[in-house]
Amino acid sequence: MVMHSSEVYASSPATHGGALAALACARAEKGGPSGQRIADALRLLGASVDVQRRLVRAGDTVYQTGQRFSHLYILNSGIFKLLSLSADGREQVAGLKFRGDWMGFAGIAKGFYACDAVAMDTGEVWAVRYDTLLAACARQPELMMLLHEAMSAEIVRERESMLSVFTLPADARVADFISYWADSLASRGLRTDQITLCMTRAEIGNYLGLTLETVSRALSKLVRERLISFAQKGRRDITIPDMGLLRSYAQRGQTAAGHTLQ
Amino acid sequence: MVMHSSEVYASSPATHGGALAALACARAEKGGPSGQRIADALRLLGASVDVQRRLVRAGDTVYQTGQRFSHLYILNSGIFKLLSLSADGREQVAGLKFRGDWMGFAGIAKGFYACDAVAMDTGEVWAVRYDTLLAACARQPELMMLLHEAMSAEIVRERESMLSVFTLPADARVADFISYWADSLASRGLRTDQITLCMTRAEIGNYLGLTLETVSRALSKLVRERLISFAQKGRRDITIPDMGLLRSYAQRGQTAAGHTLQ
DNA sequence: CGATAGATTGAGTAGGGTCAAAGTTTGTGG
DNA sequence: CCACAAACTTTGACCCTACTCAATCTATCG
Repeated sequence: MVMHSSEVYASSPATHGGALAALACARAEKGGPSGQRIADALRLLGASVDVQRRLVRAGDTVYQTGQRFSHLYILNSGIFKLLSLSADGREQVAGLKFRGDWMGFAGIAKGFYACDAVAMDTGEVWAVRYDTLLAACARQPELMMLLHEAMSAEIVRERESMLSVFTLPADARVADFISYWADSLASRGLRTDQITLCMTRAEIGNYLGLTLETVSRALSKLVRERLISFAQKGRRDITIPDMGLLRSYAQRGQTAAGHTLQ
Repeated sequence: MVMHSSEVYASSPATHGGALAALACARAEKGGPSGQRIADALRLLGASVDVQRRLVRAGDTVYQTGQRFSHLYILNSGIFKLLSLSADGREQVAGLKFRGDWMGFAGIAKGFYACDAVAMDTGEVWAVRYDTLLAACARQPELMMLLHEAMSAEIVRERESMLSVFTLPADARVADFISYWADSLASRGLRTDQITLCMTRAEIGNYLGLTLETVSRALSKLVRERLISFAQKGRRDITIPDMGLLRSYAQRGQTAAGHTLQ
């Protein structure tokens, strides 16, 4: 993933005027000290609206494609994948969700959910009625900002994936994926010394626009180059000796691949 | 004053979505009779908040990457491209915007604009201060829904591009791009018998994750297969004899290409 | 009317898809 | 607890699509 932290700091915090923008800027700083921001957001949400808490286990579905849109879902713990099912029955992993992420945004415009939200892990999801949420947002601007920020972040994230897909060769894309996963955990204050990709090679490939064989080969190559290593038993648990190295490998591809403008 | 609107939503029937969802659903119907919905949205916006209208010509920029986020922009007429500039100086066409579309959403989460918004045509843009808009949204739930719907639509659109990129071969991707352009015009009540792609081959390629040569070849092939034809002079104006044919060609690729989940 | 940006087309190449054959886990039932 | 099956993974060989490089052609604007 392309790091934007330098750009964040470039807009030096001291010189700003305007309370709103300052707040937005503060929010934009990813994670803060081990996901404090997410904890605050969840607290605000829980205090402002009526949430239905639900425990899920791997494989559970929170909503399905085509169902009437009614709720937004916020992930309190666990990891989810969003599967968009095209008309002809093919599946596409359209997104990954971690603690603090919202799910169901696409339903707002369409009136029905645009994908299946499937748990890949045990966890807890909070459901919020959208109409209730709107009402609460009208009363509480902070909540509205929270919501907008979450939607905006999803737009940003999707654009970043796009960029990664267009500019990186397969190896780098997989490296980028692993970095993204690790960053996602890190920014939520979770451990990253040993991460478990709870997805099959086929799912990873589907998410990255690659075949499962290519993902497998890319992983083998990353191991060979000592950028990652597998845990002794099984090939799902990954250790990253040096995040910096992995991240720079992921960005190296930009020059190698074409797709330049002009 | 705020209480009034919140009561409306709080009292919506608890069956399965209620009045709100019904409204959302009505909104979800694309375009309606020649862009009536967009006209309504613009009217509502103009009536609810203070907008700065600005005329633009091809090449004009309304905001730039890294600038402090402050306004959202709504396109009243003309066509825009969003250019995301990566750290190493490479450009990426991250999106296309038509009448009624919003620009600048990515800035909400980041605190600064994530791309350049560049006019590709003469047109008119409306600028709205984000903080003012938030205040207006709190007063007027309809406006808030409008905003949410626009953000949601952007998420949906981005996912669709992703799907297209992953599942379609180059020819189909270009066909899909032209269909998208035509649909975008049609849903806004604009003419589609002769459309002008105001982008170079390089830009189109960049937007689709292809090289300019591949785009050129794809266009030539589409002409050969009589799915499109160029205007006599120049190769920028395209005529589509049969939208249905073009669209089915665009989707044909799904079976040809791999990337299936297992 | 030249100059320059953009478009087309061809030839060659390579990255990643496809097909295929083992190998490894995981899970289930006896 | 073991054994077998099913699912997942790895690796190899081959091939095709789309990228690269390069030459030529076409528009547009001074």
